[in-house]
Amino acid sequence: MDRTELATVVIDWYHRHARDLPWRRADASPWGVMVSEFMLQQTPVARVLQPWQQWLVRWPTPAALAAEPVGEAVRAWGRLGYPRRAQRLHAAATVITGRHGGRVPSDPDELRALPGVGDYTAAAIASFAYGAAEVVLDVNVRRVLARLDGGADAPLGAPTAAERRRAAAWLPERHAAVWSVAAMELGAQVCRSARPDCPACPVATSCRWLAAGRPPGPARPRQLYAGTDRAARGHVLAALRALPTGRSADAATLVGGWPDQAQASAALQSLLSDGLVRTDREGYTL
DNA sequence: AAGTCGTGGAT
DNA sequence: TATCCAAGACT
Repeated sequence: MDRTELATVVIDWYHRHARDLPWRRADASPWGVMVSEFMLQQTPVARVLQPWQQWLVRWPTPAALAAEPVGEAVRAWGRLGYPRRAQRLHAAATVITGRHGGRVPSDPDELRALPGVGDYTAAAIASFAYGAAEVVLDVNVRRVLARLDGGADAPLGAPTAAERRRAAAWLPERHAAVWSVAAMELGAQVCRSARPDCPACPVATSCRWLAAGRPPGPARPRQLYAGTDRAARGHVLAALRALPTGRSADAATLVGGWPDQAQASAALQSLLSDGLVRTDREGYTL
């Protein structure tokens, strides 16, 4: 089978096995798609479902979000992680409201210019919200193509030009946007990073990686978390989120309960300089 | 271009 | 229990 036929097989598989995710439904707005893409950056689908629903009830449009202080966005972000994504989503909503008439752009370059929107997210919004034929290269698509076409497990680091060319070559003439979600879904459900379910894969007989005996890829450098600055920031942020809206706390309260006081204080200062935390007369607040 | 930036479920 | 890692972006 050539690439076009394989893409068709994957698309057909997708139509039978796709999860019913709310941001994929026909009634999802471009803004809803955009919010989902921000929330899904490095965060699993299962943890995004509920916050996404609540977010869109509260802020159904970019203008609605832009009308509130960024601290409310950070608070509503809850425990999704990487709270700067909330900050950037708020900033992007502000730009959309001020310079795009309140409508999420469909042009990838305009999307890419928004805060928090990189190559992947720009392509994903253009593709999933507007049906554009863009190369959507997320970790799932990279893994599927690396295995199926490259015969190797997913590479580390940023996508190379060659990898991007390969992905572009796989983009079918028709139904390009569906191919992209389908490849992502295959990577998420079947062609998983850990214990891939090759018997369930619709293109297993064409997979170079499977034929090669599923050789292991490069080991990622392990990222530890406990005791790191990020963990300290997480502690401070959690304390801030626990505050009622509009209330503040002093540094001692926020830093309390963390074993390394100097580290926690530094974390608070870094959050301040990042704009994720601010001060008022009472103390620190979101 | 390697480091940094959260969080928690699964294994 | 420790490790992995999930629809990345930014510097």
